[in-house]
Amino acid sequence: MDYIDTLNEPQREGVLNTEGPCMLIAGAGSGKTRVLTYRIAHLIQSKGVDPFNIMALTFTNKAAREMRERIEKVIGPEARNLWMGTFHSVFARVLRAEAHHLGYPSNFTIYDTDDSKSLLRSIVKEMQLDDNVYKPNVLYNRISSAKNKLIGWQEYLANPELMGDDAANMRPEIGKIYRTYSLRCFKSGAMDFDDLLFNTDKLFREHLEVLNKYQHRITYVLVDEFQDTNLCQYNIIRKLASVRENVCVVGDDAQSIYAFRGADISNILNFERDYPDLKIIKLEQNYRSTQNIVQAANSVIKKNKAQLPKNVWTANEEGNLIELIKAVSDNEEGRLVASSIFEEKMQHQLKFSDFAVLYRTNSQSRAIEESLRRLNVKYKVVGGLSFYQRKEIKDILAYLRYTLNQQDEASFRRIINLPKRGIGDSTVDKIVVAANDHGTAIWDILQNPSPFVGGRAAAPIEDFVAMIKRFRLETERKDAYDCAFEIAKGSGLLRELYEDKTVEGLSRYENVQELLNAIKEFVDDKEREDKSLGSFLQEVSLLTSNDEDKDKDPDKVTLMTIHMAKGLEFKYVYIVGMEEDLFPSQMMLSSRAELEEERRLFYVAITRAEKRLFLSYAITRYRFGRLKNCEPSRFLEDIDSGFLRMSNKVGGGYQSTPSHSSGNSSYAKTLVSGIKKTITSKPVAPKPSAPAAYTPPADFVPSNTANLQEGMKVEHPKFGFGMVIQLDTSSPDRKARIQFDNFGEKTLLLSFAKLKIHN
DNA sequence: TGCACGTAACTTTTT
DNA sequence: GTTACGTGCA
Repeated sequence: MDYIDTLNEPQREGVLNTEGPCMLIAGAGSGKTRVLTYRIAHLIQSKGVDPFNIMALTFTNKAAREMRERIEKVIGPEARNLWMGTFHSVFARVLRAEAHHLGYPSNFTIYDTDDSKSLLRSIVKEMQLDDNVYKPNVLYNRISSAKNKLIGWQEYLANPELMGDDAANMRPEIGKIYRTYSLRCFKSGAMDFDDLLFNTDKLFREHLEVLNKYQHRITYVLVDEFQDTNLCQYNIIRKLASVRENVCVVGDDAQSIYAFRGADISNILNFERDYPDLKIIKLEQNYRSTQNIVQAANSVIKKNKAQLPKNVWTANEEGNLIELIKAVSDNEEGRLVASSIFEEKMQHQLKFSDFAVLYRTNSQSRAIEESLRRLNVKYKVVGGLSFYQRKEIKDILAYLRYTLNQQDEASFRRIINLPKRGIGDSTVDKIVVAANDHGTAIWDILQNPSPFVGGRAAAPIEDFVAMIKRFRLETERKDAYDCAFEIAKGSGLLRELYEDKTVEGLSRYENVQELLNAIKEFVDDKEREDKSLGSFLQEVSLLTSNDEDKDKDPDKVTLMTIHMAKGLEFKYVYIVGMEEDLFPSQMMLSSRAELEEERRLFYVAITRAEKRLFLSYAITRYRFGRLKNCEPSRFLEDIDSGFLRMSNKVGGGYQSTPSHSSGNSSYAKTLVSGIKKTITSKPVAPKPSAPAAYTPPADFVPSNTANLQEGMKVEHPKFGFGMVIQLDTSSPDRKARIQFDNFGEKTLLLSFAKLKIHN
């Protein structure tokens, strides 16, 4: 029971107060994951609750995995039996078991966003609507938010307000598209991400005996990141917990950043209303950050009107002031951030993994990446295109999915002519139209296509059908790996990729091999009972880009969006792109609520930092392919200026001209209020404690390095003097290992490094 | 039907 | 700076 002693008073209460409804309002860095894990451990160890009876819901696979690992450390392998996972994965499992109640096959396909959007695209085409007006993105979001609010297509069509909105927006057909989309998904035996929740709610609503079963099986419900739940999720939680009412939710309204996809903070307020006996516990002590960071964050969030009162504080050291870096361009911003990371790492003997660069949009990563590469700083970009979203992977997966479920229209469209077998768009359209006209399945048309398609396509269709039937036989006999291998080979996809000897072709082939390895790993997992292809696909559909973190080298700077950073912490954090229209995003300025969400996003970003926080902005930036002038973000003025100072890193390429200054915070104050007016604000001198960085002479002119030889003396604008100890000219990227007098040994790319040769 | 090329449109966040 | 789509030709 020793772990209880390590907790503060409210934390302990959060762990021990297990019975009845309970809400933990957990400030940033207040140790909520600790409370959740100990609470579960306590339930099992001290209260004797069977892990099978506990359901713990998170929003990301990563959070679920981490929590499971932490619980396992406390209570051992029994933790494996917990119902722990994301909302989507846990209820996908439930639906898989209960699908027949809803008329779905138990091996239903899960459509990802791309699948959904392409289905929507073809529906719009069939309905002969203008695809410039009915864009897949718009439709997807509209339908998604309806489902999140438990509005099915029937309710949508019957809702005068929604229909009126659509009419006013010149998109009166959305309701009908929603209907067609839902019916087509159903016919395809497919659910999109939102359906996993929407249909769970439907299942519990329409089949009380099923609900009852789960209500009695699950005696304790825990929900992480409660502020991110939408109405649909909230309903599911309530229904599950309505018998025992042992429901514990943990959240922080100040960190609600997913309203755009249906998260509803009012769930926090409704929770109090729905459970009058609710026990509310506030975790307000921050263990993560310095006083300066905590207070700066508080000063920002204070500007929001909508929030629950709380007082986040810390007993940690005061720490450094937050530094503001100003750059003339996005590229220079990258350079300044990269060189700052480099220098801080050197000066304080940190690891690359102590640093994170956070941005509002993924597209901002490129400039940062370039600069980090030039300084040989190792980094990883989190997010972006996931492995499972690559074309070659989706192609194989579509084959696997179609083999299991011939009703799946999205997969059908993807593979029917892949590799090319002479079944073109016109034939596919004819088949789909025929199926819809006759109310039959596409698969049925394929078995007997002659009345509907041209004679030329008949033979390849027959081959296709035979091939799929062959694959289907495999799935009945073999495990996921053997099936997948046979299908990859039998479809011709593997051969086609193998024959492509271009660089991209090679990497695509390797990716497919990697997919097959992943399936092999899945099959070889001893803990796993269900090794079928269907079970693999189910799991894979719910993976995202940040679930692939099997990086061999963990010591890297992390680059990611602020959204992805929620729940993480780093010693040093750089928030880049602090500019109007970028952060806050121009798309979020139409209402106060949206602006407040952006501000909460800023709050989340600030509170990721443990020791030091840097904010940067650029005066010009390439956006939409053209150079744009930028203004500093209004959020900079939200920070109490006493916590802020101008960095000594200044723009203008590499030459820095440190000038005299007072270096106190009143100066910072003038700086901040003057940010908007002045283009050239004076930098504050570096802290006396910091060793002075090498300052190159103003007339630094790099030499041509074509004739660089080992043993030569060189000067670098950042690292000063050094000697070339090794040259690598084996690849087009010529590199030199240089022993610098004051900065140690570096390997520099000659095409980037500015070196002056001294003879 | 398939391929190659040019053009346009788009970049908020994610299970 | 990217990708997806449309057009025109074989």
